[in-house]
Amino acid sequence: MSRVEQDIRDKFRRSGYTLTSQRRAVLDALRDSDGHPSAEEIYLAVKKKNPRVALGTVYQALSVLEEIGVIDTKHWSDSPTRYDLNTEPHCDIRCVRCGRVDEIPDVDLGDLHSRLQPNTPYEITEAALVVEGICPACRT
Amino acid sequence: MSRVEQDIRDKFRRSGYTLTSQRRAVLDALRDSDGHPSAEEIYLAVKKKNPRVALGTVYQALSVLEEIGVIDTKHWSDSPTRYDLNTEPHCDIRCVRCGRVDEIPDVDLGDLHSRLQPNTPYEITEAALVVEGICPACRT
DNA sequence: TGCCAAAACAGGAATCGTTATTAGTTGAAC
DNA sequence: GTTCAACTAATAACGATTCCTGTTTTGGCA
Ligand SMILES: [Mn+2]
Ligand SMILES: [Mn+2]
Ligand SMILES: [Zn+2]
Ligand SMILES: [Zn+2]
Repeated sequence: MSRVEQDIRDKFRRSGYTLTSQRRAVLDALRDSDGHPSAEEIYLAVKKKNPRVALGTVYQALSVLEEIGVIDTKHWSDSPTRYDLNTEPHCDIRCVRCGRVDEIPDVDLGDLHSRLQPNTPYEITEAALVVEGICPACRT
Repeated sequence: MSRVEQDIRDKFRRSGYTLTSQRRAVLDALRDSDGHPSAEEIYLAVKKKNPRVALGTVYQALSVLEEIGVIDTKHWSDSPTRYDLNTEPHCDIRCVRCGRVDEIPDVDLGDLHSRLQPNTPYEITEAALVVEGICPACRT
């Protein structure tokens, strides 16, 4: 059993949630995708193996996986939520033409959170970069 | 007539759109709000003066105002789109408890766009900061 | 192994923010 | 004043997500 796999099992055990076949299938679909699928895309992939799964189950599985820290969610306007197995802090860019999402490597903006905190009386809980552009394939 | 007012008229004239009473009312509602209302909030404010306006008209007005550069839109997950009369590049933070939005002053991250561009083959079109936290009033 | 309660699921209805449709109104240009 | 494109009101439709209900599966335990 791989290290990540053991890590996932640990997170499930600690959380009290059970690693059901549906939740495993969602994880597998994420792993087999090219990185940042939507719930609908995951649903379609999962249905190929098990046609009885419901879309609502995929959403519920994703929310559990996020809660226990196995996956991250990313949001762009004009796009359904994307899910990411890479839970390290990193920056993703979305193509406004085809919807493809890729990571932008080597982005170091320091710790956004701590750089913004001195300038606001709010207690910052989240600070993220949302980046859009046109991917190489869509540049004509 | 104030400088901003003249500026708005210029933008309408140049665009070919007409500055109708409904669009003016949407602008007034934005100006009278405390900064970052949703379409629904703007709609409610506009309806007080003119009960016949439709929500769709508010959305259409806002989309025209954004297109000609009079207002900006900001997006957070778990919140309807917020509209902002301040079209200067700046950072806004949203309270996850009450939904209030305020600006974070003196944020200088350099030009995000040009700092990210060297690290991706995408042609970047948008780069924004999305920040959430708990406002002073909601800190118990 | 068989039973039970709790958790998870499938299917479908409901919700929310937003956009599209359509018929009617307005108002600037002639 | 007439005309015609732009605009509006009302309402239907939409996509993403959540909620609900009855059924199935699961893990704990006799
Ligand atoms: Mn990523
Ligand atoms: Mn602002
Ligand atoms: Zn593309
Ligand atoms: Zn608050």
